[in-house]
Amino acid sequence: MASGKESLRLWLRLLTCSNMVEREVRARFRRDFSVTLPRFDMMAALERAPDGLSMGELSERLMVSNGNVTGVANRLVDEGLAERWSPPADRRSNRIALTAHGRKEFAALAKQHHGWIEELLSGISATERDALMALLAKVKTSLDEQGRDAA
Amino acid sequence: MASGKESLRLWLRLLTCSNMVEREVRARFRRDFSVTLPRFDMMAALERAPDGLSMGELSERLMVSNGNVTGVANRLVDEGLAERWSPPADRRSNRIALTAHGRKEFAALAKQHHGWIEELLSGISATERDALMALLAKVKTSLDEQGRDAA
DNA sequence: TAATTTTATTTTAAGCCTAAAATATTTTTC
DNA sequence: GAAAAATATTTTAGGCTTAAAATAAAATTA
Repeated sequence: MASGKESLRLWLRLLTCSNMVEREVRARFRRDFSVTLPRFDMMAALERAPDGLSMGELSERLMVSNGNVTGVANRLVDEGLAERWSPPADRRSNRIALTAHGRKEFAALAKQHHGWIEELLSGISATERDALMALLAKVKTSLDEQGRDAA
Repeated sequence: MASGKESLRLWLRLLTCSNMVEREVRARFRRDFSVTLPRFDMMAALERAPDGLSMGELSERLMVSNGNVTGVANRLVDEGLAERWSPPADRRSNRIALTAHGRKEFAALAKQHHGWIEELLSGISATERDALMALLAKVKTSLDEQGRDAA
């Protein structure tokens, strides 16, 4: 299934689209809320886990390194958006959860974020959107399979 | 053209695909060549400009900040992959170009990169690839238009 | 139970990235 | 031509990211 330069062009186009949206979202989060995308992503992961998560679980869900979550989590805690504690049953572990303030803040962030994405993708019809979803699902499945084989 | 949560799901899927490929490419560049993606991207921009580029032109083409190109360019120069000089006609300016060694190195990098992308996207048929290209072109056009309107 | 190994996390060193301030040079204006 | 404005770039301060080393606690083994 060799394809000359076509695969490369597809990849560059996919990357460009992704980068354009991500860049805009980052800029708007900074401009309107003084918040970063990594912090928003971590809050989103915590929002879905009312009892909190361990650092390792966070690292896995966000698909970033252990050292990375330490730093981002520290800033969330410093800002009063999350709280961290060490469970007595296993003092190696370190769990973190959103505070009430963090949940409230996240709700506002998520609402805006949703609106921005709808706005940025508003030029795409429902039919096109569904077709794109299906094709990207195939891409993802294919990448997942390759990753599994390599492991 | 409001679309509930569908736009958000499309965006998350697009982001996931893009991140998966980018992550893999970064890892392979590091593993096989000890090179970073930003350096590869800068070399690619320089390869297309045999007479070199100013720092400002590089910043524009790579779509990154001025301060950013200063750092990445420094490392390319330190490694002997590029050379930088200040044209006497305008001593504010600072031009940079690949060295012979840099061009040779880039050719090897680009060849591998091309192969990796074909491999990673090999699960997608030519038909699917073309459909994806067309849809992503629409997304890009739409984003470009919005960006132009905002400016 | 004492020594070893494993597990969970943080720290460190290095690189990438941005916005804003600083620097240097050229161009414009008066 | 001197002052002011514009242009090109670097520096700075702060945050994100990783891999690898270090730390601490729990589990296993002998």
